[in-house]
Amino acid sequence: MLTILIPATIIESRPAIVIAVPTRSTQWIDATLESLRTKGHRDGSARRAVIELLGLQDCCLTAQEIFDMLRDANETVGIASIYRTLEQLTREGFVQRIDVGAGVSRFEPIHADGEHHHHLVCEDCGKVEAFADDQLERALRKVEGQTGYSVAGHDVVLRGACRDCVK
Amino acid sequence: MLTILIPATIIESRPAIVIAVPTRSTQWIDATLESLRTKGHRDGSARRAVIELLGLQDCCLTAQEIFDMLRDANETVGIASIYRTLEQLTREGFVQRIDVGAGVSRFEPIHADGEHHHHLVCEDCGKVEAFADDQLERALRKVEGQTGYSVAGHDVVLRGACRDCVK
DNA sequence: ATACGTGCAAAGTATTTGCAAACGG
DNA sequence: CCGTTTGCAAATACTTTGCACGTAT
Repeated sequence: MLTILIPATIIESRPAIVIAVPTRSTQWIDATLESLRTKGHRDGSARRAVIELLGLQDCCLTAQEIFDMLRDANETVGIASIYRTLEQLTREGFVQRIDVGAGVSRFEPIHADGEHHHHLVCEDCGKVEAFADDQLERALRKVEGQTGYSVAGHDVVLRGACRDCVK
Repeated sequence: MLTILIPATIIESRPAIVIAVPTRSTQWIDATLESLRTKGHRDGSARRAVIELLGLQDCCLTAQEIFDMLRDANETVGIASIYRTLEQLTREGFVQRIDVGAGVSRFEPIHADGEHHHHLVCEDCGKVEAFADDQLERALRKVEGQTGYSVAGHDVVLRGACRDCVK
């Protein structure tokens, strides 16, 4: 069964309009902060702000979008700190880097419950949506076992025209 | 049935070492040159060189790799012309732009026979290989029909450690 | 002859890095 | 206090663009 997971995130050319619908609990935020503390990292304001914002998203954000959203929330953070935080969280396995093209990286939390989705990109308006499908996951897992690689993860991007842009 | 399509292309940090194994015919090259001519485009040396190189590849190349390979073949072409050619070929549907991460675009010919593959990326050594799998394609087509999007294409990237790097 | 294609250099983005100051533990 | 984290600015990497010149038709 296919599930369209979120209402959509517009990623069109700056200034980015981001419609984020926070339906997530703070589970990932708490677990991530706690885990970093345990590993001996200090609790700085920039990283905390990024983690707390990211944990409420249902789909991927760019560094610039995070910068803008934090600024709008009067929580200004240097863009370098955002990149450094995202790099660290990716390296330590809390965040996944997503590449849907256009030369910008996007980032989203990796949730402990194993919930896993892929992306649908409208080439016309730049909208990005998430979807999940069990049969696709099974086909991927099967292929992964046959490659000879030790596969750490996978990304699927469907490109096309969204419902609105088809018209 | 899973098919590993090519022996591998090393895309590690510059200077790029590229092992390209030309097993393709010149069918795509000829069709592309002919089609551009028909559309009224002139036959310049830079674009021809890029098309003739790209048509012999079995997997994706970056603009820089194309630049280096042409230079090595004593057929130096300005990097701007390479980017312009790739942009044009992508826009006109002869080439697909591929994004396996690391902030660089890769490009490969779209063959008329509909042959279609995806990519396997070693996060350790940067190697990129192509693979194809019918069951995966079927699962993708099925999902695509359920999204509400008019899906123009899809990309699948499997990330992990290759046979050599697992050791 | 004319306008398309090309190469160079400059400009534009996205991202990373050096460094001094701020700050958490 | 000491060392991590942060912010700024500079550096870097990739890609695009402006412009003068060459060249295919």
